[in-house]
Amino acid sequence: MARKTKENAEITRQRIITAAREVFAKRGVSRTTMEHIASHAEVTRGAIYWHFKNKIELFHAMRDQAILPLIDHIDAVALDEKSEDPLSTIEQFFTNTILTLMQDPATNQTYEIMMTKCEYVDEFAAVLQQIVTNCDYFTEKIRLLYEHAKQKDQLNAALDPAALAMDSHLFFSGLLHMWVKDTGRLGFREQALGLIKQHIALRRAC
Amino acid sequence: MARKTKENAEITRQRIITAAREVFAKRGVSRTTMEHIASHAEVTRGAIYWHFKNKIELFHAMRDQAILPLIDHIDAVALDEKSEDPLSTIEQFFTNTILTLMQDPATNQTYEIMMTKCEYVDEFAAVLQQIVTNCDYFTEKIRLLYEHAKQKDQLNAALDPAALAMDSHLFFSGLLHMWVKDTGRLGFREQALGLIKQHIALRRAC
DNA sequence: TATTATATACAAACATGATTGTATGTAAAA
DNA sequence: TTTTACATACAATCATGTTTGTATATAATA
Repeated sequence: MARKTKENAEITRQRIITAAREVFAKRGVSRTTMEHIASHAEVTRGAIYWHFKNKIELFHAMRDQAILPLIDHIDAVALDEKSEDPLSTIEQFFTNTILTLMQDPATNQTYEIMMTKCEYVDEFAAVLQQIVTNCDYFTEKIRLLYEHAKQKDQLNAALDPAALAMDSHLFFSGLLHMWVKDTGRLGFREQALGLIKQHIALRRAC
Repeated sequence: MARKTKENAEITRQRIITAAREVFAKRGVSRTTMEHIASHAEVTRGAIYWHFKNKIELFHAMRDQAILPLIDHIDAVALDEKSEDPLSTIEQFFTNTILTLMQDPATNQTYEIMMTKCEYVDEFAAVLQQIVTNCDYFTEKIRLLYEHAKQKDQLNAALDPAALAMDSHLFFSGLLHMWVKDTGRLGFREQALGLIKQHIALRRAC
C-alpha cells in the first residue's frame, strides 16, 4: 500500500488506539490478539507494529488518553487552594469525574478495561503500581482540601483530615468500580451523584 | 497410573485447586495454561480434566472456597439483628473480614486474583454479575443494621440508612481493593482497621 | 469369602489451530 | 534519493480438547 502523509499516519495511529480500546473492552486485554485489533481498525498487523512496539505499549497509549486529562483535572482542583468552600471543591471534583464518564464513552470504556478487563501481571504489574501511586497523589490533594476546610471551621471538629481523605478516596474508588461494573441495571449510575453529595454532607460541621 | 481411593482423589482435587490459585496469582487467569497448573500440582492435565471441565470451572471451585464462608459470615451478622449496638456490629463485620484476609493467605490470594488478575469477559462476564449481586445483598444487610441503629437513636438523625449503607459499601469495596493492590509498601494495610473505626465513628450520633 | 465386572482416577499421545515477532517488499512522501 | 508507512509472508512455538490406555478400587455376585 501507498505511503501516507504524516497527518494520515497520525489518523491511522489513533484508529489503532480506538480499535484496541474497543476490542479490549469486548474480549479483555489478554485474549485480544494483534490481528483482532488490526482487522477492527481495518489495517494489518504491520501497521500496528510500525506504530507500537507491542500490546502493552498500545495499552499505555490508550490509558494515557484517559488518565492524563484526569491528572490535569485534579491538579487544577488542587490549585484552587484558596477556595472559600473546600468541601464543595472536593464534591465538584468527584461530580465532574463522574460527569466525564457519563459524557465521554471512550474514557468510560478505558476505565472499564482497567478495572475489569486487564490482568496486572508481568509487564502489566507495573501499571498497578502506577495506579497505587496515583491514588496516593490523589488522596494527598484531598487531604490538603480537608485541612483548609478544617481551618475554616467547615469541618466537623473532631475529624482528622488525613483519615477523612483516605475515607473519601476509598469511597470514590468504590464508586468508580461500581459505576463500571453495574452496566446491566441502570439503578446505580443514577444514584451516583446523590451519593457524592451525601458523602460530603456527612463531613460538614453540624 | 493406578486408581486412587476416594479420599486420595479428593486430596488430588484440592491440590489442583490450590495449584490453580497459586499459578493464577502469579501469571493471571488468562495466561495460565492447564499445563502450568498441572505441573505445579504435580499431576498431568488428564487429572485436571478429570476433576474439572475446563479453566472456568476450576476458577469457580477456587472462588467458592473463598466466597462462601464470607457469605455465611454476613448472613450470621445479619442474624444479629437484635444487637444492642448495630453500628458496632457493622464495624465488627468489616474488621473480621480484614482479619480473615490477614490470617488466611489462600482467601487473600483469591481476592487478589478476582480483583487484579482476572478479565471479566466471555465465560467470566457472568462472574462479574454475581459479584454485583453479592454487593447488593451485602448492602441490603448493612442497610437493615443502619435502620436499627436509627431506631435506637444511635445514628446521626439526619442520615438516611439506605444512602449510608451504600456509602459504607463503597468504602469497604474501596478498602478491599486498596488492601489487595497495596502489596508493596506495608503502609496501607496497617491503617485499614483504623479507617474502619473512623468510618463508623463518623456515623454515630453527635 | 472369593471371584468377577465395572466404574474410577488418572497418564500419555494426538490433532488442530492460534499467535507472536520478524523479515522482507513496496510505493509514495519528503 | 532516501525515508516513511505500511502490507505480506514466514518461522516457530504454544495451548486446547479429545482420545486412548491402564491399573486399581469398589460393588455385585456366586
